Amino acid sequence: MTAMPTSTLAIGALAKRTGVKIPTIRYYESIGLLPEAPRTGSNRRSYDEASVRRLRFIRHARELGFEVEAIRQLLTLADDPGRPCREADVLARAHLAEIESRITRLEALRDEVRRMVEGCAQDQVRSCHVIEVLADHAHCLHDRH
Amino acid sequence: MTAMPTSTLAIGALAKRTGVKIPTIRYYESIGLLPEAPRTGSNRRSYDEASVRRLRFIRHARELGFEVEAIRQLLTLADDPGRPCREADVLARAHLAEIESRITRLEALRDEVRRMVEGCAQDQVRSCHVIEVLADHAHCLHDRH
DNA sequence: CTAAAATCTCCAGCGACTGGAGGATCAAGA
DNA sequence: TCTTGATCCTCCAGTCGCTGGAGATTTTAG
Repeated sequence: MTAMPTSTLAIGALAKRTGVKIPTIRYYESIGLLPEAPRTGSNRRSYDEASVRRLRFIRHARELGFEVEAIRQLLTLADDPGRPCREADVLARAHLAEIESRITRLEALRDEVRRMVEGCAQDQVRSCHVIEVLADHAHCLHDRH
Repeated sequence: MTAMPTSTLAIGALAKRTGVKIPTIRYYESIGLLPEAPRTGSNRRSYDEASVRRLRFIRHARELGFEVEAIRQLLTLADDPGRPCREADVLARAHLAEIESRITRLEALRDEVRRMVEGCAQDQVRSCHVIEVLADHAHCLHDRH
């Protein structure tokens, strides 16, 4: 005698549809990133398509490296579509800069490790530049650190 | 009557020179990433230039997202420059693969975030692509997520 | 009807720090 | 010389973003 409004999802189904683990979904609810899910008569959480979208939003943002606090802000914005989006833009741009910086630094490191691996064919690690790259500030392309 | 060998650094000085916070330095020592620092008569840790290099190494590797375990391996490599090629080669190649994978993933993320930012009309959230991209899976260029 | 699967809550732990409490020690100025 | 403030010590608890186990219940498939 379960009331089935349209089609509700159990937490496991939501997990499968979004790729977010069950404990993580509960965790998101506990920190208020997801609203408290309505419960069935036997106290199980039930979700709908809106939940899927919201959770995908969160997952996607996490994959993009956004911190939970940033996501919270983004969600607030998303929940209020009449608001100016400058805030979201600033958030995203800051993140973009960080990603680009990481790529550049990783590319420098990759080149050095590559050189090491190639040099390693006959030589020994003593010709390794990796340690220098990591240890020596001067090797950095950026001045943020 | 403190014995001053050449020039030793107190933990605070090391922190300033490397940009690593004092508690973090102690933490690194506690997990064995840094060797136990020699102590002065009054039980204070003292460091030298080698410590500076090692700690900078760790810091840079961490900034690039390497886990402590990976750094531990890289340090082992660095500590043993005469090490036979084969061993070092395997280690280095594994790290190279990891770096390359990381670059690829970051580039994908960069493209997405870039498209979000560029699509943002600076107007209202209803026309803001940041929200859309994050909310809607279909906006992704890549299928990994 | 029963056994397996899914769910619930609570709680503990992870990695990698971060910071506070409470106490010792050092460096410099009056 | 004294004293004040900065720095250091250890220990321990908290942070973030999960992750998984224990033990109890409930649903579902055969």
